[in-house]
Amino acid sequence: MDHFQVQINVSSDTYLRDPSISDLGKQIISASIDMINELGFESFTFKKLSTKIGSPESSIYRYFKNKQMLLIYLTSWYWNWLEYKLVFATTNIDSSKQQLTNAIRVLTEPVQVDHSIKHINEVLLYQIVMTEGVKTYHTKKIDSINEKGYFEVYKRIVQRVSDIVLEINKSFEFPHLLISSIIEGARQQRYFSEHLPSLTDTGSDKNYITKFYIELTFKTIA
Amino acid sequence: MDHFQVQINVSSDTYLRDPSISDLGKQIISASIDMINELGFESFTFKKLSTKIGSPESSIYRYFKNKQMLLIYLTSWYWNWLEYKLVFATTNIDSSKQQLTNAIRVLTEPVQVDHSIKHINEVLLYQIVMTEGVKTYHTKKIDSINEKGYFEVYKRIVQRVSDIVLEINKSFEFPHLLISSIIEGARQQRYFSEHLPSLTDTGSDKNYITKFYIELTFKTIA
DNA sequence: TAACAATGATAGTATTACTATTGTTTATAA
DNA sequence: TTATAAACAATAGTAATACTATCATTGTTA
Repeated sequence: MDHFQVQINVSSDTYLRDPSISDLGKQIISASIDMINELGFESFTFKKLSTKIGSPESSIYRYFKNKQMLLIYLTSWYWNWLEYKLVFATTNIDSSKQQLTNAIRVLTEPVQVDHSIKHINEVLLYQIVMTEGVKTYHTKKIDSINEKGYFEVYKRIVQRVSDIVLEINKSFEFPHLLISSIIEGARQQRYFSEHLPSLTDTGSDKNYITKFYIELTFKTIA
Repeated sequence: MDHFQVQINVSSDTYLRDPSISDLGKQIISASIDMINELGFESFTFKKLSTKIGSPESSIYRYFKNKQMLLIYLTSWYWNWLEYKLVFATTNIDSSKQQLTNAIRVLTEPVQVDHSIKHINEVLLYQIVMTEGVKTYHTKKIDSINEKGYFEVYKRIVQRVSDIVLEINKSFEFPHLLISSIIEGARQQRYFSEHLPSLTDTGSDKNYITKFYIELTFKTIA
């Protein structure tokens, strides 16, 4: 990643008022990232957030319908940002295999450096996606949420990498399954390594999760 | 599975009073399985449950500290039951490879037949584990919950199958990662196939998820 | 027959997740 | 420069949630 500023566009369906173009909006995003990390999504409330930023609760409700939508906004921002990184990591590369290797790196390596894009701390945002991300789709409202298109970016990422897989092996039957299970598996294994280490194989290699998924992928699609 | 009755023992740390040995307890379990399926875990409340079973809310609180603990009880029951199925499917089988194949089948195939073990509808319980299961460990309290040993059965299942993997290839580096990602991946892909089909590869084979994971496993550990 | 455990009946509290109203500031457009 | 609308602040209020507490009743066991 380079030093030029990237504009991340989150679908306008996720918010009532665009938080990225006002001071209050940016404060809401910035403070909510901090607070969700501190408190966890369940204990995080708009009331607490309003106290922290010194604005009334009702003002936050002008930006987001509720905290679920705020979480969808944050994760959408992350997927948009990741798609950008993905495109960046795979363009101008001749070999499909190298493209796929780079793609899996982007999808599985943790975010550890903050590029200071405006008001968003990417390291903390990654933590939220890892810890709370599944809550965007593990809800009874999944089908209506999906109809509204909130997961389009995510789907596009899966499609994009699936296409690379098919370039390598055009008769491979399960590219989407493989790629979505890598994305989900990687963040889950990172969560396990922090909280339930006996469910994974932390140890030897610092970056063992990425290594595992690259090996698995090439053996599986061979 | 055969027709004899199996006793599933859930750790007594998950409840305040054992729900399996009283009428009220069984009603709580049975009705909560129905209601969590109907409403989703977030909208499910002890108040609603108490109305449904015609007992006061306070009586439910005598069995479970809160609804999170009830969910942990239910999922623990499921993992205990699955461990039983796993042992059943892998004993008296000479070939390690066949053992592993059978194990992956147990871990990845959906529960579609109710064996009517007492007051528990296993088909609906499987739906809960698939849809709401991650919420047992995606919480800010994960570390203290884990210390209390609520995930021991799950860990034992992962360990058990990891051991089979190591019998086949004793130098394989990531058996726990592989097995936990199969368990989690399979239920997630089933959820995707119901709600976010473009993230998976539904189509051809009815049992494509099991097929995928069996192939992936043997190629990966080869 | 005493006493003990389980349940029922009822009440109450702080917090959550909003909605509504009205008044004030601030940026822009006529 | 003024009007005017958009954004925000201030405040209030409500139904539901997640509990906790108390006391009465019933059924079982010593």
